[in-house]
Amino acid sequence: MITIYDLAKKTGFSSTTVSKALNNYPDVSKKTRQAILDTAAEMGYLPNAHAQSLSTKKSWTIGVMFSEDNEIGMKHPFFSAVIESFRKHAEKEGYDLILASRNLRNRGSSYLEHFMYRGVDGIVVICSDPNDPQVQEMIDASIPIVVIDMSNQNCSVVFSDNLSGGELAINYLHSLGHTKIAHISGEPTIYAGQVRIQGYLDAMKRLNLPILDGYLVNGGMFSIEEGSQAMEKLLDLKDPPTAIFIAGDHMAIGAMEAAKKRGYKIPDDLSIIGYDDIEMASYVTPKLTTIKQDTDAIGIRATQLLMKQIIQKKKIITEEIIPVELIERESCKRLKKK
Amino acid sequence: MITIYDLAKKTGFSSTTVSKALNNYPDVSKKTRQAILDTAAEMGYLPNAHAQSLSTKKSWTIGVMFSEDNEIGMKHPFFSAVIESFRKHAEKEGYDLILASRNLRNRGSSYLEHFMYRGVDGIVVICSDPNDPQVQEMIDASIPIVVIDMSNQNCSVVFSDNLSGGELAINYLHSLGHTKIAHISGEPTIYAGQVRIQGYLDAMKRLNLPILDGYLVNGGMFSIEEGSQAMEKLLDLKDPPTAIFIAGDHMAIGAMEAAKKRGYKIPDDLSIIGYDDIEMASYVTPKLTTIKQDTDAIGIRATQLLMKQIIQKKKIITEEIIPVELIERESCKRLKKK
DNA sequence: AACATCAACGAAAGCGCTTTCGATCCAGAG
DNA sequence: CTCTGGATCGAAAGCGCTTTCGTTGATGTT
Repeated sequence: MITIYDLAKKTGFSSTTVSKALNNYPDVSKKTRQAILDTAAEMGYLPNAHAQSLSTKKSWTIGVMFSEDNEIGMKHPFFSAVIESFRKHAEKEGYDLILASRNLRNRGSSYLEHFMYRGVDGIVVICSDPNDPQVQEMIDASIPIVVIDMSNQNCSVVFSDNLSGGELAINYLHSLGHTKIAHISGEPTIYAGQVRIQGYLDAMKRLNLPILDGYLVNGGMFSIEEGSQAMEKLLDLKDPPTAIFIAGDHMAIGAMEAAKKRGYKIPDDLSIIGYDDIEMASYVTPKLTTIKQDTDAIGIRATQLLMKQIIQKKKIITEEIIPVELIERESCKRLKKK
Repeated sequence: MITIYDLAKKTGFSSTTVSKALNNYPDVSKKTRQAILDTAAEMGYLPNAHAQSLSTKKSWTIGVMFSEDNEIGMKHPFFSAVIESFRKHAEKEGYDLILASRNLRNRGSSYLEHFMYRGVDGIVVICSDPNDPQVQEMIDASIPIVVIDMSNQNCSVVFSDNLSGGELAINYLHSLGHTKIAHISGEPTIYAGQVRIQGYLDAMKRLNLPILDGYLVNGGMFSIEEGSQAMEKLLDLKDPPTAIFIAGDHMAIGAMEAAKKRGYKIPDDLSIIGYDDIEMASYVTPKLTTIKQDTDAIGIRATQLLMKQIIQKKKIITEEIIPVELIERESCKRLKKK
């Protein structure tokens, strides 16, 4: 490994001047700067990030934390899409992402501790339980942070407009003539789950639609499997719904499976609208009508918010709500008159 | 930020002893070690990773590089599953992952350079073009590396048994009575694409099956869209196949779409078998029969290989081939006699 | 000729930690 | 009582880089 001292020796300047040349300080002449740059290139010099960070207290890294409960980590298409967008934009600003564990060389430790240890310049946490103490701890710390897909009064957050997403769905279903509309919700302790329920409730009330007994069923952690189970419950009702708003595409797909297995035709017997617009949604049969979350915009906005905090060196508290969009495909149909 | 000097001052020992206590050196008495540990906990001491790395030349990070060509990055279910598995196991060993860009604060640079700059202890590259000079550069360097889903004579690689994957598929199709079997391949310059072609070719030869004109079509970068297009070509043939082995689930799904659009029934008119077993495969209609890659095993094996190299401080050159498995679902059917 | 100004460079301290190599002290050996 | 050896501890150098604060010499001013 070749250092600025090697460059100094070679060029005859001091290490100070070399460092300054490398960092575009104004008090080094064009000529010597060029000479230094040239021999740096020639000798294959590379700065040492650790030394730099140690000296400057800036690491040009940002830590990312995934939700833990649902074991899926980055396998979930929504999360991975958001992170990919975030990565792409953070990269442009010169930051690398570090996926940290809580495992400080086998002394267990918290995420915050781990991130502090790593000296990250900021943190992004994605889709978490709002009362996860780990997340709270990070939010309460003074380090720049942005959390995605969750609300909080004490930090920057960005999430989809879950409320109007629910409305969009319900209004659409209603416009197709449906009145008996059920909701398979996500876990209410998850922020997204809770707000989508609220959206459902609000829209139903505004439309003066009744919410029959058993029409609101908790689908849990958004998995396909749980979607199936929830659908079973709905179908067991004496007066089952004609349309269902489902808080996640995975659950919706599971639900469709279950319905088909029972002999229901979708969308003829049952209209279904999902949430997320994961890739799979376009390829199941029938193609899933859904509320699309703009993962790209979420990632971009999150990056901007984090950058701003890092630059200003102070937390900023704000909520960015990203609009959602109804994607009409094939899983909903006008209710046929009986 | 509190340092070992703070601990030293507080406990009355030297910073040397504090460091030794923290690192379990043998030449510090039980009593003082405990005292130091206690005040460390009490004062909320956290080591500084940068200082440690600078001093020890070990960073406890490993760099990950995704393939670039296909713009999908970590959005691809296969890659993200492998990386998730890798992450989980590397974490147990105390390593964090860093997703690096090539953008050294806006002086563009190579991945290798960036990883050197970051001082990673090892590199994992996943699914790449075998002749990407970036990858070659890393392989040729002396840093521990493991590459996934690609073959190479000069480093540790781990990939699925693509050859017998192809055979598995063809034999299965043949066992169902098919003889006119086509292959929609992945880009042959991608390792996985190329070997699956070979598997197809070998199996067909062994079975003494003819490969009719136009039966081998290049599906490109494994996307749904390209799968559709490839299928179109196949269907345009004067003598179209009755069964198709497709080198990736995404392509297979696209292909099914295209076939359906043309009025073909699957599996009645056309048997289709995919590759990967992505989540979506179980939920399209018909459910896709496919060759499952064991992403978990791949991640584990890759971790082990990398750890071994890091510990031994020398590259090890080896090929780990992970078995694949035929997952029988609904997209293939016995050929009906005419 | 004497002075102020400015451009270009370097000495040195500091970032937080590790590690080598002694130094010290005390128990037990001879 | 002297000597040896082991158990504890610390001084100091070093990891590679940044940054403050001077120093130097040249230029321009009166």
